[in-house]
Amino acid sequence: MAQQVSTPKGTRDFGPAEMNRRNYIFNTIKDVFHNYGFSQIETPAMESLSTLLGKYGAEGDKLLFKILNSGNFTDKISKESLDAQNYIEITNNISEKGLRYDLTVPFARFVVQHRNDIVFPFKRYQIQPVWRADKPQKGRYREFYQCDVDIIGSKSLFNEYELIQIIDDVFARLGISVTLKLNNRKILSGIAEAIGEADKFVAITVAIDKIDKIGLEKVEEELRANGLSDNAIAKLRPILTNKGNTEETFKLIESIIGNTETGKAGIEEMNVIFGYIREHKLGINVELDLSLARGLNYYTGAIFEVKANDVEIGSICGGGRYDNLTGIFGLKDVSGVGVSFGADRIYDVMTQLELFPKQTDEYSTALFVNFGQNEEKACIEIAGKLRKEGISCVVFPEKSKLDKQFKFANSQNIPYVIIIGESEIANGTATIKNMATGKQTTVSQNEIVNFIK
RNA sequence: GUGGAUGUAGCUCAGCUGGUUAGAGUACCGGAUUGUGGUUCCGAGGGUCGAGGGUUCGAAUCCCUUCUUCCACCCCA
Repeated sequence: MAQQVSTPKGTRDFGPAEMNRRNYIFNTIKDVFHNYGFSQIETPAMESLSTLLGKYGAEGDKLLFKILNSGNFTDKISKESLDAQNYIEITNNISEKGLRYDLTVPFARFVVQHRNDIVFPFKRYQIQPVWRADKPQKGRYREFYQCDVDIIGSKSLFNEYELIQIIDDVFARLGISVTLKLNNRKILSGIAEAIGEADKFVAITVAIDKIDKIGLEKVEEELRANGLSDNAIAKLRPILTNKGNTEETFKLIESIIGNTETGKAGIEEMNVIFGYIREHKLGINVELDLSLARGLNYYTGAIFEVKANDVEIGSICGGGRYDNLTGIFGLKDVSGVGVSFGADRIYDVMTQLELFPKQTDEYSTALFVNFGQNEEKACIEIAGKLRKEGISCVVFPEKSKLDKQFKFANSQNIPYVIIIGESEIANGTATIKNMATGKQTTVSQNEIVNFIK
């Protein structure tokens, strides 16, 4: 430890033990995505700033990691802007690329760029890291993996339902108990319209979003500060204090925004989605939650958020429908909907709840003890056979004390140790030790595969 | 980005209002045990006390700066 080295703030190394577990999550999610016929794409870590900026709101723009242009860029900065410390102008002149902030915007860019090669509806998934210049905390990293699934080029609400099925499947397989919260941007703007404050839409959604955290009083205070009339706030109050179940919430919202055009459309959409849910049984709990207001600017219809029931960590999956995202890049009328699984938070939840299956921590299934050259030859042969059968196994690379070899198996969580020494070679047998039970069995060398399988 | 805490062995932590050579548990390595791990016993190694500067006869301890991690706000996976 002579020299101090570390990864940059908010970024992490992943050792073998962590990678085993992370891959378990990625593989499970991938498996489900494949099950629903999604195909994989990847996009570059960096995008042009012009494709990134302005898509995530003012806050999002601030959190973009910008990449410095190569070469000498100083001649592009005017003395005036330098003297004025005009960092916005200076930034524009010295940086034209940024690290991706999410996978949805690059996907929209991808769709527009490759529109002629894509058959719609296009079902893609994408598992890659994204970067945000956020202040790190627990469950909040500057580099983290998102697992996105999107269907683009279809307006059907069937797609929303399919995403719900996928969410249901993924968390069932991972063993995480979750609640899926649904809402709809159209309902939210219907509310803003119905209380006569359509132009304060953003302020209203942000305030509604905080109700659980800061309570009614402070939310109203904030709304007032944002210029909402007392009358409007009074109209909003039943929504803010709503504790009803999905059915009751539907009735409430119908009574308030049923006669606004967008509001009505939003209610209808949610009715269709919940219709699917009622018709086909799901494992997870789904609720209509009016206080759910995803921040990302581009959502236009349904919005999703998944929270773990047993761990306090923010959302572990979220998404929604976006009607105009490709439009920004010049391809109109291509609506998409998708959700993103936050692999790193899912990892944190599973670690805290100890949900990883035991096999996840096993680096291999069997270890062959090495007694020396002769025995090693036999082990190499048999190990080859096991591997052909898909059984992962290791031959200890050198003759050493059994003590050490067993300790090695132990530290790698290898469940079987196969001992082939002088007497076993003479008899054509192998002694297999089950490391969990400590029980030893001698079998003929042909039976090893069956014994372990 | 604003405000607040934190950092001592690989890991978890003790170390009093500044005072000799900075400790424990655990992990690691060696031995008891050259065909048996996870339990037991013995032994050894490992720290410029996050980094840099300052105050002092003397700093892990006090002050400043910086970095990390964590917490709240903001926002979010």
